[in-house]
Amino acid sequence: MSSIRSTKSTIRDIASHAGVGAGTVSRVLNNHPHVSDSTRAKVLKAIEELNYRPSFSARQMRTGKSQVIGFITDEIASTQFAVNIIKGAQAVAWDYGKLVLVVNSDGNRAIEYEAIEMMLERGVDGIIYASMFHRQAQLPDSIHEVPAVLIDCFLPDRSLPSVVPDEFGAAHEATEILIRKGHRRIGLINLGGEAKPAIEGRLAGYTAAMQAHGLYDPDLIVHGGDEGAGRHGYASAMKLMKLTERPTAIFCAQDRIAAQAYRALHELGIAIPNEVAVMGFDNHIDVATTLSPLLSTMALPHLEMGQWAVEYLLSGAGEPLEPVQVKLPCPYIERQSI
Amino acid sequence: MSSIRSTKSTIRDIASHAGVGAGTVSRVLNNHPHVSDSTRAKVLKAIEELNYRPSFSARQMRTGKSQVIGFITDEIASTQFAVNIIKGAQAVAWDYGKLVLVVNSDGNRAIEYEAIEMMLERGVDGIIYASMFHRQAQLPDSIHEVPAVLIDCFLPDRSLPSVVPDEFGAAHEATEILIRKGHRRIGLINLGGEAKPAIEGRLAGYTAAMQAHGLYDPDLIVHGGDEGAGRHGYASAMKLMKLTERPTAIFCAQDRIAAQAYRALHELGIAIPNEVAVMGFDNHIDVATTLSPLLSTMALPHLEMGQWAVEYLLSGAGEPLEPVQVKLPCPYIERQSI
DNA sequence: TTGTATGCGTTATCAT
DNA sequence: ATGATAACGCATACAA
Repeated sequence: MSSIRSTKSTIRDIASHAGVGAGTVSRVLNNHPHVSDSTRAKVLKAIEELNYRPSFSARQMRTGKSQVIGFITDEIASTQFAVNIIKGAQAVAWDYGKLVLVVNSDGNRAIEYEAIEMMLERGVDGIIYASMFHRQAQLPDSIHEVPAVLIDCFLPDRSLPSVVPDEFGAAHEATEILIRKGHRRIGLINLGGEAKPAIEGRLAGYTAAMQAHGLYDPDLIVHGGDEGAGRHGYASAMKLMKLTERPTAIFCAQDRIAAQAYRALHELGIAIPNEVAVMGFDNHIDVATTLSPLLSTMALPHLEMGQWAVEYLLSGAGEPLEPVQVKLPCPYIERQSI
Repeated sequence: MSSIRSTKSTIRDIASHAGVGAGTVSRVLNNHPHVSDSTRAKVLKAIEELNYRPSFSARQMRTGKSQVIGFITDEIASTQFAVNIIKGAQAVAWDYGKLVLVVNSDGNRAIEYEAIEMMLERGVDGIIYASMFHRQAQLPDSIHEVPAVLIDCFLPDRSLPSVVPDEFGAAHEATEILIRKGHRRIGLINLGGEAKPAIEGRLAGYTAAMQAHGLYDPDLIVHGGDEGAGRHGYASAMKLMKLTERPTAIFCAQDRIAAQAYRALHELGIAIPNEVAVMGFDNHIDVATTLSPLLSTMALPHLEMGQWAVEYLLSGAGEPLEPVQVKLPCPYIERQSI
């Protein structure tokens, strides 16, 4: 439709077009209080006519703020359901009028360090570092040159604010839910691998609940192997079912473990949830809603952690961020397996 | 360890520190040919000592290039396995020394338009728009102000280059594979919903292969419903199995459909793959590798599309991009269900 | 209320 | 080979 407006107009072009000074244009652009309605209208009209678009790089040079935040993650792909962290972070940033620079490191520390360097060069207003599973992180000193928040991980010296799932509370609640349903013999198939805080937190939460009700029995606990993807779930469930006093409920510390447990129970001809109830953990949507019966599980608050991180990052109005360590609750998702 | 270097040094600071002119520093920074080794060394040393870090916003003001590319996607979450598109795009951008600005629109067109506007304000070097399923897209005119590439979708007027999966070829090959295994009666459970190109392409590929071998029979085709998530797979498989001349293989146009078909076959006591082979589509990793037996399927080239898009975007050395329409092959992933 | 001038950190042009 | 200087587009301090 329109002609050749190659989007090249500057603040001065619209100034002369509107017959005002450059400063005035800047003022209306930034909604300054002291500018008459008539001139504001003229300027707005000129902006419209010349198809003006402000240059954020120029603006950044003056103000020092880029309106961009950096987001670094270690393994965006391995636990794909965790993209909700990014989604939550980006959505909140958007509400603040900011855009998000995303880099996936694939767990390569050199890339993470360089990513931080590149973001600093771009003058990001803040950086968020997200791990895809709860663990301790290691970051370069330069991270402290800008406001930063950690998701699903923490620094050895706790010098940065972080938000993680409340593993203990979630496991405790999951166990309580099962107990409330009348179960006395509740097995736990824990996860393996390097997610220490998750492994220990979930075990502790389960243990505390069981002990509080005088139900604790170490035979009911199966520790995870390192095969990954919950592949030990099958053998673990089999083992649990061979107990003389076999459990009437199994708490799987991961939905993928639950999927394998389902398979074992199925082969044994044991009905879920009538003979044995199964509780998952993660709310790994592709797994939980593909299983039959649908899996009841504790949801990891991915979206919420992403939101919290950006919210906290941006709330700090430039002040140095208090290095709080926040634990977010994991809601129980009731479906059909309990 | 070091003192109070608050990372504030500019090109001039290091110039005076090294006892040279500002221009010289810029030259070594950009690897210009005509600079003596001795001065280069001095400058490098000063850079090191003052912990200098270039300002990309200042650089962008001069050069006009931001070294950033924008990535807009409609539904990052609904088909979460498609994050590989982002992963592939970001990885290639990284290799080019560029960072990626990501915004998820949740399918909201207003957000998409505004995102493009914001990216233009930030002077991105290019924009990639990715749909999470193969369809026609609608974008504002302003998208043409910068190099742009489409993923998994296309514009009505084909004015932008795009990369999509070769739906026809993939379905054709999937069917051929089944035929080669000796199957004559091959059922197709197609998908429902609004992914027109995928629905039609897969149907056409299947049909072409069946006809080429004189195996075509419309009774073998079940069209998908709109329940989503492949939930019609169960009923469709049941229907197929009730045929007088029932199929010995089922081609499911989506892994989630296959998951439901598994359930149906299971209930019917039909063994996979011995009595009925099952071919999936998507290589939806959480589904395909959770099922038992593991699902053989056609993989959507998500990662490759992301890579291709950025590669093509950046290859154009500033020249306007030729609006080619590329179809990428979908590799067959052999597992246990065939 | 509004116009003018200055400087943010670079790169590029022009001397030398 | 290298140093001085202008200009990129904007926000702000200062003047009017």
